[in-house]
Amino acid sequence: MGPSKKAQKTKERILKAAIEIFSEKGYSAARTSEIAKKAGVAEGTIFRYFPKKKDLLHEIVLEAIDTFGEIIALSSLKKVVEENKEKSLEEFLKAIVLDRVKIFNNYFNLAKVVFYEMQFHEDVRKMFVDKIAKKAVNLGKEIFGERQEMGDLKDIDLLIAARSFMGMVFIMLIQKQFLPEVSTTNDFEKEIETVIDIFLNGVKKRD
Amino acid sequence: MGPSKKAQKTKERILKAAIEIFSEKGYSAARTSEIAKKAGVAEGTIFRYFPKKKDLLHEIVLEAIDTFGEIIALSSLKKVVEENKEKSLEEFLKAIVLDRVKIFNNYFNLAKVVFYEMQFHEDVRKMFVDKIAKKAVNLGKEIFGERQEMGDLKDIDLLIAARSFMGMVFIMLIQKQFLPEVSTTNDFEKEIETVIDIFLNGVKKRD
DNA sequence: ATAAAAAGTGAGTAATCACTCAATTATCCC
DNA sequence: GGGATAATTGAGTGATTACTCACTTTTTAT
Repeated sequence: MGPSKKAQKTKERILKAAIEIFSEKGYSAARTSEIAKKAGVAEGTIFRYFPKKKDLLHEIVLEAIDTFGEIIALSSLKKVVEENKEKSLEEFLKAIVLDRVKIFNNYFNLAKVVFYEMQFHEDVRKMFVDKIAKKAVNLGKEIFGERQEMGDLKDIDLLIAARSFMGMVFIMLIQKQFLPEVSTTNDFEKEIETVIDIFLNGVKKRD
Repeated sequence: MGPSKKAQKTKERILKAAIEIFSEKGYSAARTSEIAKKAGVAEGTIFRYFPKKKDLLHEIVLEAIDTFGEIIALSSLKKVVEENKEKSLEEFLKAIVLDRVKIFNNYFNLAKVVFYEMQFHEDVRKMFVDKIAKKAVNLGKEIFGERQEMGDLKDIDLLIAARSFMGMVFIMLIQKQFLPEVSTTNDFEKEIETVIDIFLNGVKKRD
């Protein structure tokens, strides 16, 4: 007899609370007592499902890598790519970015925990590289490679191009999240359009 | 009578050890016993100089913000800018990036501690924003603004342009540091040239 | 309805850790 | 050299924390 529905719910509540606390103060500073309180269970209950505190982190990271690796990075993105294939490069990229950002926001805390703990746990880093980074790079190459074959793109290193584009978008999100007071505008769509314009056409005046 | 030379040395050894340990496992997971061991002092000695563990972090962050804010971000960069003013935009940016990356590597652990703890300590974040982020943004705007007036750049939002360029370089460094197995090339200079080319001219084929 | 199994509880425990302090050693100044 | 001051030491301490376990409550099966 497997775990009951209620047990499943309890486990999920604990995981959810742990993600929040971990993302708020980091794994090491997070207290199991606080996780229990936020999850609305007794502290002992946590240890019925996760014998060690580390097991909590590991399950969260595994879940996150599954979520990001399979669902987000691949199938749902491919759908967006398929749907927007016929559009101009500008619209194509804008559709992808808007879609990715929407998803990213939903999983922001989860992503924070993974990025953060990756630095300190070699096993987490390795999983991230194998299950996400490499796939993301390949997917980026694939998407841009297709456009390159279509004659839309210059003959440029696709890894660098895809990575650079990700960097531009990533730093925009980071800035908006952590340093909002630096911003000049709040028009997100407009800003994405500018970023895409820089990526596609550069900042240099044509001569 | 101020602190003796020896006392000064001891304090510096403790700070250096703390930066290493903090950057390795994060502030919370770092143990004062381990810092003492690495610094080659007794645990009690740490508390003569830093009554609380937090004081260690605060002094490190203050020092880092001073270092990055004043020395790196401003005077030394201005020198590089001045020296390369007459060159082409390509060479100008390449000189700046190479110079900044060299400095960044020297202070990598320190930067890691600041970036990392910024998430969890509001006071650290605020100092970072006031003393570094805003200055960096203004400097970026200034540098690019000058080139814009010279007619080298399009009429584009300078904050977004400067930030995007930083993002492209930043993600390159991050990838090389944390995900080296993803790389295809090891020719750093060549890669920077590609990044600059993308930033200046874009990836789109001219029609 | 009831017994057995599963889930949940929270006071208690052992281990860990930041921090103290009385004692020791090194440095300074005459 | 010696007395005063400053620096260092590390065993000890109280507080905190992950984790345990004997017990209670809830759920399930018949």
